[in-house]
Amino acid sequence: MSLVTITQAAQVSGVSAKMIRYYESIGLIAAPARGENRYRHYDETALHELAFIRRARDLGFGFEDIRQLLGLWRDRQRSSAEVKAIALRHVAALEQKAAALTAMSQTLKHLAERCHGDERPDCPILEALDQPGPPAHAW
Amino acid sequence: MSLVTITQAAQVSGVSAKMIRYYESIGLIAAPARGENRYRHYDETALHELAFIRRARDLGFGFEDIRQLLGLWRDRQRSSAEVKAIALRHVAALEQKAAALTAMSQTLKHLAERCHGDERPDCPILEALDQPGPPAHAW
DNA sequence: GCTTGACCTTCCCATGATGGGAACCCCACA
DNA sequence: TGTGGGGTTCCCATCATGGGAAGGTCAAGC
Repeated sequence: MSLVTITQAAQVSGVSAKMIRYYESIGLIAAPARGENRYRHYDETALHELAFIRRARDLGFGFEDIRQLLGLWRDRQRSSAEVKAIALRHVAALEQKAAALTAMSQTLKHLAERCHGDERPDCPILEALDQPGPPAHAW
Repeated sequence: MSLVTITQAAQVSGVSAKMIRYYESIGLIAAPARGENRYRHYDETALHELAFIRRARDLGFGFEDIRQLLGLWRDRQRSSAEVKAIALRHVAALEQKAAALTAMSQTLKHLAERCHGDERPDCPILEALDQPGPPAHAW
């Protein structure tokens, strides 16, 4: 069981040292053992958890979800139903955000297409911002 | 020229009073005239600008973009090319963010489909978080 | 005139996730 | 023994927004 410093833990887990300390401060991970010099050192399990968190973050999970996923991950007796529920809830949230962004970009794209983009001041984009025009999906 | 208080300005513009003060503090809008009681009062032009900002925010523009758009909007001699450039840059940013979210939700959706979601502990979702699996687009 | 309630003011704090940097301590190596 | 590269804590910044406290002000009803 090799013990590593925070910078080494950061390198192997892909989580910055800054974030590792932060995760500890909000109780997402347990406080690791300290040396006599008060340096943190991390064991295999801790490194594993950090990598887990890293991948969950890459999938856009927030800390509350990650907290629950970590709990389920540690529990060998867990039911996969809970994991699936968290994942599907998150999928719905991601899809909603993506749809909102897409709607914005579509609206703006259509406006930009109708904008000459030359020396003339006329511009449907500014006109749309100017007047309380119809909702976005009307374009 | 009717002058209104901040709460009335909030109601007609759709921007909260809190945000109106904030926009003023960061110099996004000019400081309005004050009454003897130091109450802010807003004229037609100010209300118009607030509504403009509101709609720009609805399209996802950040404050720096809005600052520039407001400048172009006030300038009757502006060229539409600058407006279009800002808009298209923003469209690209929105599309990129939307694509990132969609990629996450796709990955997670596929994993969830392969998860029984019953009493059994086996779960591809946790397995994916557990091991440094292939990148998301491999699913 | 006085109370009451609704409004205004400024100031501080919080979010979520992350980075930057200061000030200070510690260790290994030449 | 100096130097460089760790480690530690603490504060501040982001982006846009909301909550709330403490205190001043106004208008309406009695």
